[in-house]
Amino acid sequence: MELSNYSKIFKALSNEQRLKIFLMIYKNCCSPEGAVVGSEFKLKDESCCSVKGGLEKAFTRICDCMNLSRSTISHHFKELQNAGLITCEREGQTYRCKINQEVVESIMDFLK
Amino acid sequence: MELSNYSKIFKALSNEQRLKIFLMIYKNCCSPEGAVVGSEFKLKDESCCSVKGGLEKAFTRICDCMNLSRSTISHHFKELQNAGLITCEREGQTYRCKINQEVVESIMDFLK
DNA sequence: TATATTATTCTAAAATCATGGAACTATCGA
DNA sequence: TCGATAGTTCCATGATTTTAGAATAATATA
Repeated sequence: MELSNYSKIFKALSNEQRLKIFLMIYKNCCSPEGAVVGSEFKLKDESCCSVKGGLEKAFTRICDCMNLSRSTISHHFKELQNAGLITCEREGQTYRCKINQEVVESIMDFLK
Repeated sequence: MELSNYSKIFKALSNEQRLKIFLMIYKNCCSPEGAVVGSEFKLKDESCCSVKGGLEKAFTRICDCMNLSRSTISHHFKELQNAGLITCEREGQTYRCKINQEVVESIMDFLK
């Protein structure tokens, strides 16, 4: 993988709001305050969490959790997709997001 | 560690030029083209590589390798320091840069 | 000590980014 | 079918970032 791909991935994670969104998908939950994050992700509001595999009505939930407009959330999702970190597909009103685990792992390898 | 710290670290690595500088220190070498990077970092110009522990006349070398002004290189170094990724100290004309391995590892833990 | 070299800081300009509103498309459900 | 809901795209704007030149400070060496 080219160096520019790595910087693109880091850029996708460099914005705090976007990182929060990424974690919602990665850890399958979200925290309104985006407080302390570890392998055990502490929830503030379980209602905006989804089950493994997809975020149902993702945007509305995320808009509720974070103070961002739909349009902004959409931009952030696109950025994460462009970096290859996630893959999204819409199935009616269900928005399925998946982590591209290989990409996450390539970052870890890169830093090893 | 706070979420904002992680995004700060990712931001430091999000710029391709800065990532290249980081790798010069991390892998203790540099590549003018910043080509393919892996655990085995291939050199284009060994002359601008340093020995383990410090980069002697770092800026001049890096300016030669990359097409950036001194002032820009300086800014990038500062950014990497601010993110906590590296520690630099000047010792006369020798500029010692060290990686903060714990910080690099905290990123890997974060992504685990 | 004077001069050359090295790195930092100030300032400014161009480029990129984050964000939201409005208009738009797609889908659900009454 | 019609209204409500979900997400996207276009467009504009304020904020941040990247970059370099000039001035400055620190250091080495002749």
